[in-house]
Amino acid sequence: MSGRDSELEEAEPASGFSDLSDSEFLQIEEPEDGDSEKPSCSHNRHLEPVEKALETAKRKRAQTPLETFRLLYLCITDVSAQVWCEQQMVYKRERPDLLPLENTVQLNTGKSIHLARELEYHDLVSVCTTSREDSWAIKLLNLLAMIPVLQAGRRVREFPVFGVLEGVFVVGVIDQLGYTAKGELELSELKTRHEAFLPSAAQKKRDRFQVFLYKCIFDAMVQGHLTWDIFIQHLHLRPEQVLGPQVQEQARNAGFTASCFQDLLELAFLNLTLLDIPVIDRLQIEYIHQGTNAPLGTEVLAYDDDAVRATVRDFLAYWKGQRDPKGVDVEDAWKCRYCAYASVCDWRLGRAGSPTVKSRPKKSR
DNA sequence: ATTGCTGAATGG
Repeated sequence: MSGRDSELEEAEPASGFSDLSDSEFLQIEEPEDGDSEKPSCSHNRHLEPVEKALETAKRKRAQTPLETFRLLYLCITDVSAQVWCEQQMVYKRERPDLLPLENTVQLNTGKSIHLARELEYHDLVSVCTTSREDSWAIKLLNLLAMIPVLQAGRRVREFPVFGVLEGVFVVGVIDQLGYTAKGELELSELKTRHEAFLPSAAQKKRDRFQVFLYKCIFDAMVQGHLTWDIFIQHLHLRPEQVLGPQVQEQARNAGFTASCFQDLLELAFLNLTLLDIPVIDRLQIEYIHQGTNAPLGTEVLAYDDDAVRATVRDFLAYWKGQRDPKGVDVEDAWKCRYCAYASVCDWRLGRAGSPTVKSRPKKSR
């Protein structure tokens, strides 16, 4: 019977709290009856030894990566980084002290090109925030400000997106959204390159997945799948938290009145769902050269929802502690050449010790 | 939740 599996899958996304996942683990644990100590309490439902067992089970239980890294949410780029090398992505969190400095120049160049493009569309305003709710409110305000611009047929840049993938809250920023001449809603992701040629297949693959995730989450937002309580529950925010004066002022400037966090949440939800914003029809990645701004090529992507969701499921299984992190396959071992963690990498060591080569290529359609 | 909780993305 595999019915129990699907039950778990159904139950999980709804729960944002750790006590629920604790009870889940208790079901998996062997039921221990070590009632040697207090037989007098046997009439009680809450037996002391059971309590003890629960405590030790809690302590012994391996934390999920989300718990160990104290993460309430993931960034889209965290997930797409798993395409390149999941193990490397994990090391970046575990060993930030070993973070490489080699390509910071390229990264910063990319950053400033992106910023320059953003400034062509709107000014940046710095707003003082006094609570966590305030800082999330800013993201919602950005979203609320961009919707009318988009609906007026103009382009927007840095569009915030939120959603839930496999029960995990994810956050991202869409580079650019706009309508094509044919009236299709188009997502355009800009990638700048130090080298004056298109990236390798491996990099393109990662970039594509990033864009696929944006579509997945954006579509769910405009289809009304992201309700306000999801926000509150996953991020542990207080709906009644009064917004800071500067945040309230920004809301007024944008034409909204919101005094508490939930006001903004509801406004965002209503604006997203009631304005007939379409799902994204067209996905493209534009590669340009950092030195000359010369276009290197544009990729138009075909979105395969089933394939994206299958990969998402596999990637998030790591975060939820359902499997160990994976390094690159043998044929991608060249990536280790660029990796700051190559010398300490367990995956590499493990592979050198025991040559357990996977004989199943992923392309088994 | 014991008191608590991160700009995302930048490129190879």
